[in-house]
Amino acid sequence: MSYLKPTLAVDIAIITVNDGNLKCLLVKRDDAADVGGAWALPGGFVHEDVSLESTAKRVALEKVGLADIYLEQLCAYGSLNRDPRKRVVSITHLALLPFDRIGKAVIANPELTLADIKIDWTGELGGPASAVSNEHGLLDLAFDHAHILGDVVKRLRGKLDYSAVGLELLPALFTLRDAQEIHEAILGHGLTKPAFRRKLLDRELIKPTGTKEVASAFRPAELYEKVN
Amino acid sequence: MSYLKPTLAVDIAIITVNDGNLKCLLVKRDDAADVGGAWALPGGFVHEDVSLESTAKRVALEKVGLADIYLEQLCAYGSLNRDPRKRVVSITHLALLPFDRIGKAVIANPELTLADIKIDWTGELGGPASAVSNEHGLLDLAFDHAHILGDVVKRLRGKLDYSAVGLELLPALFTLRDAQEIHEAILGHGLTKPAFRRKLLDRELIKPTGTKEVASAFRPAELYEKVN
DNA sequence: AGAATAGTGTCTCTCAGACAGTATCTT
DNA sequence: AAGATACTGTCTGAGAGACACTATTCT
Repeated sequence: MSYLKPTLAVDIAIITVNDGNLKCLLVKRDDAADVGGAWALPGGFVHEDVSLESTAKRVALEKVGLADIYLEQLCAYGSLNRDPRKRVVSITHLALLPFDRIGKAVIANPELTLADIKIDWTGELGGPASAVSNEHGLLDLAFDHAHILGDVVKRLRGKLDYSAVGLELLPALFTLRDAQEIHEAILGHGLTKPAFRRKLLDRELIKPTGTKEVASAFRPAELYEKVN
Repeated sequence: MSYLKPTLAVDIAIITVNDGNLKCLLVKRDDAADVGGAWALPGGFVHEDVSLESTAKRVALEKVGLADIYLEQLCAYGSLNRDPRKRVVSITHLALLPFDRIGKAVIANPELTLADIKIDWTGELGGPASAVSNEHGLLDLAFDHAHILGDVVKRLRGKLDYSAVGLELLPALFTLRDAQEIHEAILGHGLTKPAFRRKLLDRELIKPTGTKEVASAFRPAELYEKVN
C-alpha cells in the first residue's frame, strides 16, 4: 500500500553579525505564489538521490552563491498548514559566516536582503522573531519563518558558551573586541571585558598572531586567529 | 516540474532508566525485509495529512501502546543509504518515561525488548551505541540506529543540567536517591549527594510531600513529587 | 600632553565538590 | 542497641563579574 507523501525541503537561516546586530539573509518570494511578496529563508526541495546536507549546500550555492560555510541542522518543521500551497516538511539548517564573506553580489541583488533579527523578549523564553532591513523596513515573513528565526536565536544563545559557534561569525583575523561584540549581539546584553577575555583564551580555540590591527585612531589591538 | 521525493518517517527512541541502566525500547524487524532479524527503533511513515508530532504519538501508541509520554524532536537523519530498501528520511524523536510505565504488555511481547544502551566512550565525544538485552544479548541494530542511539545519549547528557528532562524519567512519587540514580545512569558517573540535592531543590521543580517511602530496611527517605 | 582604547591584577561572591557529622528508622 | 541510610553544616577551591590600574598608540 502507498500513501501520499509530504514534500521535503531544506531551508537555511544564514546568519551573520555586523555592527552589533544579528542579521539573517532572506529572499523575496515570487509574486505569483501564494506567499508572493513576502520574504523567506532560502530553501529548496530534497530530491530522492540527494542527502540533506548536500541539499543544504546546493541551496547556499545556488540561491546566494555561498560555498564552504558552517552548517548545522536546527529542527524539522512539519505543521500541516505552514505552506499554504501544499504540505511541505522543512529540515531547517543554521548557517554561520563572517560578515566580510557576504559578497557584493549578495548586497546588490534586489531579491536578497540582509535583515536585522528582532526578538520580542517579553516572557523570558522568546517567541517568534521579526526581521527589519535597511532597504525595506519591517519585513513580511513567509510560512512559519518568523517562528523559525526565533528558534535560531534560542539555539545560538544556548550553544554560545559551550561550543565554538561564535567563532564561525568572525573573519580570519580578529580582535578580542570583535569577538566580544559578536557574543554581545547574540546574547542581547553586554559582557565584562576581563571575564570574556579569560574565558575565550582559556578555551584555547584562538591564538594571538603577534600582529596588530591597522588602527584608524588610538591604540590598536592585537589580532587573533582560530587554531586548526 | 516534479522530482522523486524521499519517503518521510518518524522514529522514536523511547528511553527509560532502571536499576542504574539507561534503556531503550526496540522492536524486532520482520524477517521478510532486508533488515530482517535486526532490532530497530519503533517508527512509522509520515502521511501527507498528519503532522510530525501526531505521527510520533501514533507510533508510540500503535507500536508499543504508550500514550501521554514526553516527546521531543532529536534530529533528522537523511543519508542516502541508511535504509537499504529505499530512500527514507527519518525525523527521530526522543521519548522519556518512567520505568513503572513500561507495562507488562510490553515486557511480554516477544517483538519488543528493553535493551541497555552501551556507549563506547573512548574519544570523549562518543560515537555509536550498542544495545544489549537480557533476553537476546548483544543486539544487531538496523539502519543507522546505533548512531542515532549515540546521539540520544549525547542529547540527554547535554540537556540534563539545564533542563528538566531528568524528571521525565521519574515516577509520580520518588526519593532524592531515585533522582540521583537516574542522573548518574545518564551521565555514566557518580555524583556527590549534598551537591545533587542542593541543585535539584534550588531549582524548585520538585517539592516534598511529607510522606515517606515504605522501607524494606533502614531509614525511609522522604517522597517528592514534581511541581505543576 | 592628552585622549581613548588595549590589556591585566585583584577582590569578592557564588556555586559545586568533598567530607564529616547528626538524625531517624528497622531489625 | 546496632546498623544502615537519610539528611545537613561547613570547608575549600574554581570561576565569573566588578573595578581599578597600567600600557600603548594616535592626534
